[in-house]
Amino acid sequence: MKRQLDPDVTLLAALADPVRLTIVRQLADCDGICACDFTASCDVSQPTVSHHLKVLREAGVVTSERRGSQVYYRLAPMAIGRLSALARDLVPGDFIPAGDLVRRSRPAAPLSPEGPPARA
Amino acid sequence: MKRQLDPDVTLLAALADPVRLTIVRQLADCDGICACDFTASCDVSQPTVSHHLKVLREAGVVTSERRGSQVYYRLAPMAIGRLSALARDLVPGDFIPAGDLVRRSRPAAPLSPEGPPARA
DNA sequence: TGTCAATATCGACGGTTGTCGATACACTCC
DNA sequence: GGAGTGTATCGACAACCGTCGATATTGACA
Repeated sequence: MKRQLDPDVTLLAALADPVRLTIVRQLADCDGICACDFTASCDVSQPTVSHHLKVLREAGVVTSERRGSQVYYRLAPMAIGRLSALARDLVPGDFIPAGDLVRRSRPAAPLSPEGPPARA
Repeated sequence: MKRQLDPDVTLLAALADPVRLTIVRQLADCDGICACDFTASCDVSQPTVSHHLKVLREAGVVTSERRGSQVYYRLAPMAIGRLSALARDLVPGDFIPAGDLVRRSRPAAPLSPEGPPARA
C-alpha cells in the first residue's frame, strides 16, 4: 500500500479494523474512556490496544488526555463530521442546494493528528 | 488482518483505498460508468482496476451490468446509506429523538455482495 | 468459424498491517 | 528513592493487500 495522501482514505483506513471500530463505537456511546478499559473489552493484548489507539490518534479520530497514570480517550468531533461529509458527497445524483455552495468538500484538509499523550 | 465479520468493517475497508475511493467518487458524480474509463482515470493497470472493482462489488458498494462487451458500474445506494448511518451512529452524545427509534442500527445486516457480472 | 476488443482471473512479488512478548517510560504512593 | 500500576515502544513474525504481466473468458462482428 502506498502512502495515504488522501486524508479521507486515512480516516477510512483508521476505522476499517474490527478492534478500532469497536473502540470508536464505545467512545461514541460513552465519551472519555480510560485506555485500560479497551484492553478488557477488545480481547486483544495491551500493546495491541495501544497500537490501535495510536493509529486512531494519528488519523485524528480520537484525542487523548492524561489524568494521573491513566490516559483517557475521546472522539474527535471533526473526524466524525468529515465521515458524515464523505457519506453525503457519495450520495449519487445529489445536487447543490442554494445557499449551501460549500458542498463536495474534497479534497479535504488533513485532520491534525495528535502526538503521544502529553504528560500531566 | 482477521476475517472481516462485521459488515461495516468490510464496507469501510472497501472504501479505504485511494484507487477504490477514486472510483466511488466518480460513480457518485456520474452514475453508470464503463469499466474501461476507470483504467484511464486511475493510473493503474487494467487487472488492478478489475481487482478493485471486484472488491467493491463483493462489499456491496457497487453493482455491475453488462452491455455488450462492456461492463457498466454504479453505486449501490444501500452502501452509501449504511455509511451515512454509521457516521450518524458515531456522533458522540447523540440521543434518540422521538419518532425515530430505529437509530443505532448496529449490528447491521450484511450487504448482499454481487457475483461477477452476469452475461447478457 | 476466426478475429478483435473488453473484462476477469491467475500467479507471483514486495510492502504493509495486526499481533504478541519483552521492555522502557510515566505517574502515584509509600 | 523504591515499589507498584498503567501505558507506550521495540522487535519479530505471519498474514494480508495492492500491483503487475500473462492468460483466460466473454461478446461483437465479419
